[in-house]
Amino acid sequence: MASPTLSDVAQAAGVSYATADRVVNKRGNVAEKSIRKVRDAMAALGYVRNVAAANLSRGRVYRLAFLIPLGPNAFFNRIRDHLKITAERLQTEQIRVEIIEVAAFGVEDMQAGLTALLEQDFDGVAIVGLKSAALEQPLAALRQKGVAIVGLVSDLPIDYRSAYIGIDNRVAGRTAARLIGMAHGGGKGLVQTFAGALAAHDHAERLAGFQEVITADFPKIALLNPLMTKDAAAVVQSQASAALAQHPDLTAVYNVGAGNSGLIAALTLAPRKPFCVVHELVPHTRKAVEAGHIDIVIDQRPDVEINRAFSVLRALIDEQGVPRMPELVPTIYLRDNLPGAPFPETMKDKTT
Amino acid sequence: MASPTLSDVAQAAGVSYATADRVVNKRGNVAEKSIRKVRDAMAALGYVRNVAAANLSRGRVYRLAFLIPLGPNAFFNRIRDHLKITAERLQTEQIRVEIIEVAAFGVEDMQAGLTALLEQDFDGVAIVGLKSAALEQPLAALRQKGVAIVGLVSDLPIDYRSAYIGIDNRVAGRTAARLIGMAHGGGKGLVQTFAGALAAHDHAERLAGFQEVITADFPKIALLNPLMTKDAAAVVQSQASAALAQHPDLTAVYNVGAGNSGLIAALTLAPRKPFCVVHELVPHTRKAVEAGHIDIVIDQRPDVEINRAFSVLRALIDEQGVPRMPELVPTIYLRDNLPGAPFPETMKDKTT
DNA sequence: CAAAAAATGATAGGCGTCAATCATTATTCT
DNA sequence: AGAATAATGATTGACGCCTATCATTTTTTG
Repeated sequence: MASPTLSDVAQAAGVSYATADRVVNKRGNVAEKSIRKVRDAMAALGYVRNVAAANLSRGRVYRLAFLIPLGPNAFFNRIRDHLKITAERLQTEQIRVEIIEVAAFGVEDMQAGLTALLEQDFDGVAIVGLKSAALEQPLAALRQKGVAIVGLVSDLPIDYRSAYIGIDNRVAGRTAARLIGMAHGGGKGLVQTFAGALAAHDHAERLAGFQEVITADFPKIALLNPLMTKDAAAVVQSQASAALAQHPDLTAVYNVGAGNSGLIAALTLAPRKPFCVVHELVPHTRKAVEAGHIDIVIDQRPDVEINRAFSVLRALIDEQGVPRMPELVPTIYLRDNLPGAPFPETMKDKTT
Repeated sequence: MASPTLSDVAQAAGVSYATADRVVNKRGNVAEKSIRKVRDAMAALGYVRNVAAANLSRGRVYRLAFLIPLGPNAFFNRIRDHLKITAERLQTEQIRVEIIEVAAFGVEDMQAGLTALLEQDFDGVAIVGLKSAALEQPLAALRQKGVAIVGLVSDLPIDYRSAYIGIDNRVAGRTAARLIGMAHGGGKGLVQTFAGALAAHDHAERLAGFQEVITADFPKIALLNPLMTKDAAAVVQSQASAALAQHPDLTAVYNVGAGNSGLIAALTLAPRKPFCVVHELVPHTRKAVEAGHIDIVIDQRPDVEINRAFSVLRALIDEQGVPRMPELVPTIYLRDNLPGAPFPETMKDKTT
């Protein structure tokens, strides 16, 4: 009943342990015939290699690095928190995690960070929310060295990473559009969108997806030109206030980027409240949902992403191929399914 | 730089390996003073036990059983599929999974299934979607034996399980209500709900949550009495058709239970299409979303639940306590964020 | 057919931990 | 103090696999 070991396989195949070992570890110098015998025996016995034993034997430790933009951004804080908790838990499995913080928008810093990675020998690297052509050089070098690379939250050039773990931002934008459209109940509408900058791929994609759906499926809803905010709360606030004042018939707002505290502030002051959709559940957006200023938060589930990053990195390092896992879907939060607080008080004032 | 071993700890603490071992494995017969010395040394060196080595040494294999209702139910099929895939992958980590199918609504079968578990010695059991007072006896016996028990998808009596992995159905119902409410854009409405049977806790909870939110926050929306369907598609279809005919002003329908193919059929035939919310993304509901017959699917993410079941069971068996993980949230699908193929191809396949 | 090359066998030490044994040393009790 | 008890030390053989070495056999080649 005990699991068969490699010795069992060797015996069943009628070869020595050494030969069986040569086969499973691809050491070469084995006759085709023997390879077949061993393979057959493995199949017959249902042999599965005991990775624990293997890793123990070869003294493997998984050395992983997470590159995360530095700064007070609430979303990245969330990532960092989850990362720390998970890393802690994975210590027992010989996984060592280093969190490397990189100045958010300085290309040189990123390059420096990546280059530094080359020195230390990591087995895998997850790169969070950094995208720049300037990264290609060091990424290529890392890859060359056999380091597993995954893009987290925002994708990397496809040639330089083995996997992307994050949501499809076009889908996220479309989702926002569908919800906003629905909330108009077939009526007319006017929507103001906000983005950090169109240079940011994810923002551009969200906006594109958003516009696609609105134009295609909700002809009665008009779109104002997106306002660029640099993801700065102050900018968002002033622009949002201006937009609210200028368009008394505004029915909805959608911010694809950050700086939501500004948006919330503007909405709090506004006499009417348009339907409001934003991204990422962080303390202040959460509060705003509870208060009724924000109707919907579309979230990436960084916790899920982090978990997945670990399993993918590990699989890549073990050369097992990326496990098949269902797609990551932008999660929709509204006041009733916020995690943590089961039952919010119901809204007294009715809106939309 | 290498991780400290227990020998290192012993040395640093100035005791023998044997004593250090007595401390970490709680074998007793150790002086307080020594315990302290060892603990301090562990902290100082940052010792973490190498579980791989430990499990190897004690020849541990995790023997897990999943009890799943038998039958052609699309949702349970989904669970089963994910389970198989995951189990396959976890073989390398000495996790052996047995899927035990139990006749869905036969209490005796369930009991028999559980009692059978007692004979074989499993380390952990996950019980999916079965709830009955008749289970208490065998559950208690299992627990007594030290088997870790988790409820999956639908909860077990709290005294007989160590964890529940599933969504909060009241939250799910509230979520549905909020979405339906939103979709009325502040206008009037009339909603028909469907449930399998109120005896099913999850159905009752969903309905309750749903009614809570509608009555509290959407006073212009009227609720018809829920129709009981026994989760049978044929019943759903006839009732839905009747309701649609009888209430020309019906604006929305919400089915908390199964039998959605009947609902879809009825909607397809209907001249007007009310806003439609159902549960669980399975092939036919998915198709209906794409076709525009269903507007929203609220899903449990069985894949996520399965994954979590494994980590929780493992943690329980290792006596590490249940890791803190973010709550499971009912996921909202609409036509724009439907996941691609349920099981995307592997991105890179290298057989070992 | 002998020599070279390729394949195979046999075996051993180590990875970190567990579990056990036996001998030795401290501590407590009468 | 001496005996009984508790605590500690020292050591060993698994567990399954990796890695390496060296001897032996088989196959290929000229």
